[in-house]
Amino acid sequence: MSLPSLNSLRTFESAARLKSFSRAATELFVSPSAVSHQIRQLEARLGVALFIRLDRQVVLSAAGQRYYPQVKLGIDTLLEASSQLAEELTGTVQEIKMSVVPFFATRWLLPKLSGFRKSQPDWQLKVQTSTSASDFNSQDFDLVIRRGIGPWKGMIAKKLCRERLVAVCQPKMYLDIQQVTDILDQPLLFNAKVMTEWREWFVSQGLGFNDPVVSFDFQNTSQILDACIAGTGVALIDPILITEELAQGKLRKIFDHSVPSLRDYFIVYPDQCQHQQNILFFEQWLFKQLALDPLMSDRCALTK
Amino acid sequence: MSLPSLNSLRTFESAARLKSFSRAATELFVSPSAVSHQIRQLEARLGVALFIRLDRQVVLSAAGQRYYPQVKLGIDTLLEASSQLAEELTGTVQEIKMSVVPFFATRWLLPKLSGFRKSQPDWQLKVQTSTSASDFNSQDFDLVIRRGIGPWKGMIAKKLCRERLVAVCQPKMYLDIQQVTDILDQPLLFNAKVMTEWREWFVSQGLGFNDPVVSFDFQNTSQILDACIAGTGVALIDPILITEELAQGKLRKIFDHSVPSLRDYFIVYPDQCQHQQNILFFEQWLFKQLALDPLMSDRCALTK
DNA sequence: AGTATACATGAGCAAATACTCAACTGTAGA
DNA sequence: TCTACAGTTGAGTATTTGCTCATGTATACT
Repeated sequence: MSLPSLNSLRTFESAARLKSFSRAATELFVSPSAVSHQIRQLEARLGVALFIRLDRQVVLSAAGQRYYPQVKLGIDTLLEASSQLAEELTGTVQEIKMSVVPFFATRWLLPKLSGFRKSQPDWQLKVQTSTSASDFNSQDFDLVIRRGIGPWKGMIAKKLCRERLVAVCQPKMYLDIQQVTDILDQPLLFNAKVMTEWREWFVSQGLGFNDPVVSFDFQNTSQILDACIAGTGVALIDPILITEELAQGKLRKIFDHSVPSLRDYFIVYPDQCQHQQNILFFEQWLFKQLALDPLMSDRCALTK
Repeated sequence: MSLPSLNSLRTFESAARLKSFSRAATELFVSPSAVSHQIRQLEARLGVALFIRLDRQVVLSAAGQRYYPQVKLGIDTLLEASSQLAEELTGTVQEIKMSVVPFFATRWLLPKLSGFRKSQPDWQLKVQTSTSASDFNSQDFDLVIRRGIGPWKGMIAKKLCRERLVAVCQPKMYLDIQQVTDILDQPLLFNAKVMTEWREWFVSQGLGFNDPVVSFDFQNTSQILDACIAGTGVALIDPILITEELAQGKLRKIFDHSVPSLRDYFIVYPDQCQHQQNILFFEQWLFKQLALDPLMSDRCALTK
């Protein structure tokens, strides 16, 4: 069964509620003639008289009386649906669901989120640590924070900060390393997902890179960190994320000079969500925190 | 807030339910391109992405997930509303509310209605006896049965039967009347709403009519009948409605010859309801009962 | 009789809608 | 490499929608 136009249904609802075509016309900002036409058209489509016309008045027919409550409910439901979406746009929705690369989440973002919660107590935050690529397209998340090169198809990716990597190791191992190339004599700790990372690091300093004598692969940065503290080998890590370990002397930077990585941290969300206010609001807060963090401020690029 | 078109909402609902634009296209008998356009248009109007596009698949976005249940409810509600009206047209509604002129109701219709109830046990019948003109335009009634001349503006009026009137009186009074003009020597019983009735009766027989020496006005036929039986005067009544009193000898027809009245019995309902099946069904039954009644069958005109 | 009120109707026009078609993009699988 | 699948995009076209305007009808009131 083909549905009538929403406009004619709205006109019917207004006339029925107000019991008057002319008052409906006023409410809808059209002429009485337009209302009359709309109602007639609707009646013609339905094949039923919805109103009984008196001389200077209309009353709902028996059929119109049965129709009205359902039409009103249907229209109100659709109006409410659209209105709620509009509220998301205008910032009324106070919920954000994100998937964040684990180390960044635990070492940088989550500590900052307590501040967000303090300033926005009504917001619901849902953070899931993950590196899964399927999160980009999952309806369970409004946004994704990832470390990578970008871009991601159909996605808006805004760089949060540059990644800079330093070689770190346990203090004991540090004594055996006098220059950069000595590092290759030690076991190297790799991230299994970014096997090219060490080579990139050497090449970016104009140094050749041969496969190490010994190497270990780990699934994530946290495991690399543990192994490094245990003296298993040398790791490449962004010093910003291990400030405590460095401060406690558990690890030492082999050289103070950090090298820009080919990977950065991005906030990523679908193109189509670029006007979604809850996302934009959170993003804004995020960039602000980066600017306020003294360790981050020289690494931020406010470009897309 | 301006609402999107119902068509685009239906397209969204179908695609969301089927999780596929092409399957939605098949369901809606349009091309996938049309679905794509509709969804895009809807997203543009709402300013929100409703779907996340994968390579060969779409999934609902977070916003789309929130929107879908409400849109589905709204659309289903409107569909149900229209479908119920269609059922009235096709005869599924089994309810009829009528306002009937009292004497006809009690003397002819109500006794017949028991037969209707037997043959249509699921039907709900609501009968109100009334002569009120406002019932014609009241939403409380699907139809009205009246005695009158017709037509009624904006109404379909179908004649149920011709009214024929005879002069009747109590058997004692009957002995004093030898010819028609002797009636004028007796008190005449009038219906206050139809004061011209007696004159019409005499004129239709080519006789003059002078104001009677004594006359009494009553509000309805039932009161006229009671007064007549009590010997108060001579009444003009349709013999079909007093078959029992005649049979029991409580009243006598002064002459066997009945004169056609200027008034008939009509079934009346609004023009706009002429296709309403519950009305048409009941009307059909009504005409059938008239045809089956031997006292009525020579009075029926099956014309509009 | 004149004015106000309220709904009806037909004609006309601009805008919006609802597609199709052709071509494109990007996998996935044989 | 080719084919199938699935969604995208722009252009074009026919149809529908959504009015306004002018006029009509029928009270109700002054």
